[in-house]
Amino acid sequence: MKHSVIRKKFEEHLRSKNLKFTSQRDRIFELAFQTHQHFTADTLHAWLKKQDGAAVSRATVYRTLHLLEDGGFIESLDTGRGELVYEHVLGHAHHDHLVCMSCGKIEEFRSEEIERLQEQAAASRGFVITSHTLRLEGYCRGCARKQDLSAARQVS
Amino acid sequence: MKHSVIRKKFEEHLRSKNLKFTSQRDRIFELAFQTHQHFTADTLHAWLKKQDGAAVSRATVYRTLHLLEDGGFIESLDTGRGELVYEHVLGHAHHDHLVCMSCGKIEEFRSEEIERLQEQAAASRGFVITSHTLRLEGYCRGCARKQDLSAARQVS
DNA sequence: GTACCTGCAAAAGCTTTGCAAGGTC
DNA sequence: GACCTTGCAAAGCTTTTGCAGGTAC
Repeated sequence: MKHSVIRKKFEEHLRSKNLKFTSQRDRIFELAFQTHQHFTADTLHAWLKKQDGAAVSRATVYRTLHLLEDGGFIESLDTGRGELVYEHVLGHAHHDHLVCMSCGKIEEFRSEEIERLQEQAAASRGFVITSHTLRLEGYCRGCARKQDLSAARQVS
Repeated sequence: MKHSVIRKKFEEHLRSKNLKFTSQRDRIFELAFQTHQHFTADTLHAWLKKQDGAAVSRATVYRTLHLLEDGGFIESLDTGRGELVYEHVLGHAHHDHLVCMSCGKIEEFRSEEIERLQEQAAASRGFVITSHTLRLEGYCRGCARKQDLSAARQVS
């Protein structure tokens, strides 16, 4: 999905809920969709502060992130390292995460087969899935090499 | 694994780290392993308070939960409903979770096939997995029926 | 007797909220 | 002009920490 289309959706979303299109919301939306990284509320707040001087208050950052999450524009992810990070999702296929416990890097992956098995496991219990989180924790290629985790690889 | 064996392991663990076996740690350990439910730090603190009067301070509850988690006796799980819950794991096979977003019920399941595919996905990226979290969110059989989510089932 | 522990209360993080001033439509 | 938003500061929550007295071994 093109950025302009997503942006239009955001404006529509606001209008449909009688919410105003403010400069703060605009800037937060743009940052969230420009970055290719996962970010925390605090990181985003810092980015805004660095942008040509005018900071946006923390309260507004939190409020807008909730707004974007409720609207399905972004999703939050608990990394397991004590951080809650966000990522934009509109225009991106669903994916799962590999979190490096050493350097914090987050890689994304997707397996149709896993998705299918999840659905199957849930269905057999009468469970209706609305969403899911699959997070693999460990060490990325670089960090694993540095720490010589070849032994760990065999065990895991 | 029998309770007495697990308990012995706990005592050994304490000894091996030069930690003392105190009545507070004993009570927290026993509660954590007696319950079949998932519990929060606060819930556990409340249970302790109800037990014949003598409360254990919150600080000690938190400290002991960390101790048990570090020792691999319990694991924490973010439910996605804004709660951090614990469950005892020693003597239990690894499993994943189905969390009902309506009633909060947590069901457990395990799929060898999913485990294998996860390992495969990670390995192909040079990633060494140390642990993982798979959480399916949605509605349990009972809640789905109440809310007539048959439509949602077709969509998901 | 020597660590280690506990409880208390204060502190620390992170997030939310009430309110008055300001902006959007 | 009506209503929604923002920023600020205060409040809320959960979790952590410093310290002095208490306890296991």
